[in-house]
Amino acid sequence: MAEPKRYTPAPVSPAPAAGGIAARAMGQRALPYLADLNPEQREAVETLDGPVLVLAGAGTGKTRVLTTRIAHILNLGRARPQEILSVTFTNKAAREMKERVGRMVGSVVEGMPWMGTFHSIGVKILRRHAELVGLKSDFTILDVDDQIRLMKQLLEAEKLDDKRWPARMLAMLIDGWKNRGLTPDLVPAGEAASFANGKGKKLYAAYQERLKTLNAADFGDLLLECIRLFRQNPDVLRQYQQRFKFILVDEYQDTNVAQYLWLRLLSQNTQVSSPGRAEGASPGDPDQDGTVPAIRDGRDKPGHDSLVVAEREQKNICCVGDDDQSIYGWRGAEVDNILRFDHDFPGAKIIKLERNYRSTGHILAAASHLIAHNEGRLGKTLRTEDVVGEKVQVTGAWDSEEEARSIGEEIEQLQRDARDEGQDHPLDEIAILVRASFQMREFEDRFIQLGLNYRVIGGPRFYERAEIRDALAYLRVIAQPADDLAFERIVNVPKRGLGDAAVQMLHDHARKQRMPLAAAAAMIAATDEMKPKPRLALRELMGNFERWRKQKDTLPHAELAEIVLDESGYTEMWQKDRSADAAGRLENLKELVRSMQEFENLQGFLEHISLVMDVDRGEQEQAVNIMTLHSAKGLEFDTVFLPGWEEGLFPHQRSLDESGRNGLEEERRLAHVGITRARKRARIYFASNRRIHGLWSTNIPSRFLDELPEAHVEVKEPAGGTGGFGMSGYGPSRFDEAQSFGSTYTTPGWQRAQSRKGKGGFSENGQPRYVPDGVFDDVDQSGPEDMDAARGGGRSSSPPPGGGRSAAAGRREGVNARPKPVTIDGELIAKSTGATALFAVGERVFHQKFGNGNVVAVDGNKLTIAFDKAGEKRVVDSFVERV
DNA sequence: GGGAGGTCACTTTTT
DNA sequence: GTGACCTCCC
Repeated sequence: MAEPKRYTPAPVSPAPAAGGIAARAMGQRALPYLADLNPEQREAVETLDGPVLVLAGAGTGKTRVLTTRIAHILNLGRARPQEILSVTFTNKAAREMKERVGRMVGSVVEGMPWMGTFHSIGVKILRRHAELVGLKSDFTILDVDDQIRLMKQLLEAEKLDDKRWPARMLAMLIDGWKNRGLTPDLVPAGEAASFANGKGKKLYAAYQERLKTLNAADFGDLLLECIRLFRQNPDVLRQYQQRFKFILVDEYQDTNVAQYLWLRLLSQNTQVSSPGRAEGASPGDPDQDGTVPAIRDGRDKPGHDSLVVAEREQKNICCVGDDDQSIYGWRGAEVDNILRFDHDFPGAKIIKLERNYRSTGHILAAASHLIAHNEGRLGKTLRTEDVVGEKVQVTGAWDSEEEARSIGEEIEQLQRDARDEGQDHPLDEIAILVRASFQMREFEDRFIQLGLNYRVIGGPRFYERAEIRDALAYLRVIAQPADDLAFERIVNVPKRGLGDAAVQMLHDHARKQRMPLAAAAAMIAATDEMKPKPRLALRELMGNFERWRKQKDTLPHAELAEIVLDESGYTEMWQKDRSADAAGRLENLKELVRSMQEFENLQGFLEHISLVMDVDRGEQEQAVNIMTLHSAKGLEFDTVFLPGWEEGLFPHQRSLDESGRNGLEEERRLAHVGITRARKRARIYFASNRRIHGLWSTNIPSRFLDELPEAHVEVKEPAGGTGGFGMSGYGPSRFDEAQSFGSTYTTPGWQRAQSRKGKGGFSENGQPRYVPDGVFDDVDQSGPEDMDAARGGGRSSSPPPGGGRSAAAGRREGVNARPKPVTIDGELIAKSTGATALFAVGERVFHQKFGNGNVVAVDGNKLTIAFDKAGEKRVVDSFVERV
């Protein structure tokens, strides 16, 4: 890496360091971009020195502040483009930032290599110093799928029952540790014990070791290994600290501990001291020596205060975020990071942006009142100068179908109204934000019926589709012959007769010879170890790979991809497939090849996709947006529909069960995010009955509805029209009856919803049999027991009392006990070309399958042996032993 | 080795 | 209701 060179301060053309100050002195008056900012925004842009936290509520111009700040820094000459580190979470945000900065400063933005996601910047740093953390600079980045497969292998090696200790669980555990900045040696003993009787830590260490052999890193490593690199190499860290004159962080409330540590390392000025004391001589520092007692996470909680040495010069770090929009706690985000920013970065200036430029008065008021119910927050009060606008509507529907139906009608109504006024309510400006993705289907069904255009945002991502992953695996094997995971994925896809047994043989051999699977496969293919059928198949495959690898250098990579898909039989496999989605998959493959053309080479393409798991497919047509609340963060729409506000679904039961009050508060923040997406109209729905996992369940309205301020809310009847089956479709008597045994439901929400409606459409325990066409089958409702009986053939039911699942787990054990114990022979250092011959011509040997024989020829690791019974065969030396 | 049938679980999601 | 995954049997 030619990195050091690039550190030499090259003379900057227009504004060298001194000129920057001059420019600042005179620049104050005529900076047009500052004029458009409100005073708080302006302060956030102009406070360049020292740590700054910008608490930016929803719609207060957060991105604007960030981008203007960058432009300002550049304009004043306070730093050169390559001296600004600007991190975001998503690629989308990074792209957007680049675009907006570009609009302000022009092509200068192209000279900002350190603008990107945490992960992309992490990789960039890691590739430059890969050797220092035990990787090669061309390491592969594994995704979740690869991770899990790798862990499966490790669990198998440990002979752990994968039913009891699923790889998925281990992956989550390790991921969690990595999020918290914990390397294997730092994992607290207590936690490590929780998995597989204390093997958790060992497995984590083994996993890391495997990654190194595979020359691979997972997403967590991109940051964690960076941290390790910095801690163990203060000189490297110092290079970066000196380089980054300004650090900007977007969505700070979403950072996890690892990201926090990473930022803190970079944002300090370290004196070069003894190695291993990267962060200076602070006693409580959890360094690689791991001497800190009671570490709960990689963050140095114990000695935290002593760590932040006041004298130490603090970098110019500016974090922008909103504690009220922290909704990713479940994947490791630490709201704490933002809540104690001034603690972590002493002397920090905190600037609140509270002027909202997005929503009308009622909407903002509703959102603000709701979020005020949270205790763990820094507290902001959003205000707007916009009109009061429409009140937030709350509508109760009988069931989720009615909910979808009335939302569909309201959308049509909105469009009619707009048309009457000679305007247009673009479908793009309408969003339906759901808590859980299963809710989406009902809307899709309904909109298809109505012929209403919609798009689902955030469905299965392009690169996660099986066919794409398969295709990529082929390309990975070509580009990276050591990529075992990719090889394993496609060795028998399409089916070519290389099943478990064959793969097992390859594995054994690879392990014995300490070589990548593909190399082992090539070797075995050249021998007679396998039965003729798989042998031929393997030979063909390996021959193909050899050829493709040669073509890699001569053909454009997109063309190569086409050839590979064709010649491997992969395309054919889907062409023959009769399932409904086969055509779509072929279409996706075409799209993949097309998208490859945008990249310079195969390497570049593979790098891109491992980091950027999305593909921009320009959609022109207007459509209603359906997405989860989570994926709506950062977006805004004129009209927002928020269905499914019921206890159990929103707030989600699981969130409450698992994280208690914190869980509830995060759900509430999610609700707040939902409402604040709306510019002009926010419409909330709840359905009394909803089918979840195939069973009907009856729900009470969400407690969040009670937390909305009455003055800003209007309670509505569901839009009628179709079939006249609204809230009034059944008489009060039935409601009373239901109520009589729904006595446990006395929550405020329930009561209020009831009184407001006068004739609420929900029976709590009543379990009416509901037949889809809107007719009630008024069955006996004498009690739950009878209900269960009545349920028999009916479609409506509640979960069986006892939980009903008879778990017959544990009946299986001992997964594939392999026949021969694998002895890893220390001397067997067969490198890929393996020149060390272990046998000599004439030696008498024994082979499991072919019996005894004499070596007649030696060719590296391959032996030709004249077997007494089986005749002359070519075999690999590790399969035979001397007699 | 591969297809057919049974069992289980099932919030949110980026990189 | 449904998809993913596992097991069994040919």
